[in-house]
Amino acid sequence: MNENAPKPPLGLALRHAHIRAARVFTEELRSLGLENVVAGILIHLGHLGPQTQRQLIDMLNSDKSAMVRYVDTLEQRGLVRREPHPTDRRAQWIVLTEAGQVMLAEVHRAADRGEERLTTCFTPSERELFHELLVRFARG
Amino acid sequence: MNENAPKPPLGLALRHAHIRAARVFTEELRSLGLENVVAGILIHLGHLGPQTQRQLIDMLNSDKSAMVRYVDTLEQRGLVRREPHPTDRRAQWIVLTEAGQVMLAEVHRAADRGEERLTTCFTPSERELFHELLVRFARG
DNA sequence: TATTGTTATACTCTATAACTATA
DNA sequence: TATAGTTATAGAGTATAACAATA
Repeated sequence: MNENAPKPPLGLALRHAHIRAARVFTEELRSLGLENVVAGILIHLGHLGPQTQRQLIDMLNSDKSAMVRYVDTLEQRGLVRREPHPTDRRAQWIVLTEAGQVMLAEVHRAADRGEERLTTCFTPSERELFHELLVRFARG
Repeated sequence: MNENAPKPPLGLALRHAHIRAARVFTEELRSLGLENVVAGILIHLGHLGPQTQRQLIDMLNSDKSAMVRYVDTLEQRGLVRREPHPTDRRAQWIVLTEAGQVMLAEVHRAADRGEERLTTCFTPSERELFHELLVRFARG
């Protein structure tokens, strides 16, 4: 029909971009035995310090029942601890263990390798710009 | 731990961006009764003309069994026809019907409304730039 | 021998609701 | 009355393998 091939719409491009990136990060994280989202939790805990599960849910666009399972797997592997929350006795205070901090450093290296592989199509300044625009878009 | 809040890593930002956009497009497409991926198939058929299911699978990062169901629903709603492929008798030639072309126009309007809502955080030139970088990133 | 499409199956993810203990 | 977390369950989405027809 159309002889000129137009740019894919924003939504489809985002879908492709996310799928491609998720595959690359899955590969990079495989040797650590971590799922992408679980690795994301470690990164958030590293950035923000101890969080409640509710805070992690908001941060990762997840939901309550999924978060319970994610934290379970992290706790079983000794990477986080559930501690009583200092002011809210309903809440769990999710804290990185020493092993978790060691693992977090590995996760950051894996994420860096992944970003490197994913952004060979960009110049360094384009890469920086893309990242900045993407963060703004994600926040809305 | 860290007092300065660093930019979320690329992968997490992509996850957020995709989830946010998918929600907006789902809302915009609701009145048409179409899922996001199914609407994406219509868009591709409009851009590229009749395609085999295999081509649609590659285009949408889907898989064979899912594509059968997607095309089933499109065919049941009278938006596409399965025709014999002109040169490959194994393949199905997926063709937009007249009703499908009418619906496609609606889909494009819905997508435009969605993009409008999603990119209020950008200036027009930033929006254009983001779209272009995103397409390049998605292609790798 | 490989590929297109179909079907069936299993597995994962997500969404939802009920429940407790706290606020 | 509302919220944090847990648990159970159902639904959607995805992945896999077997199959028939054709390349």
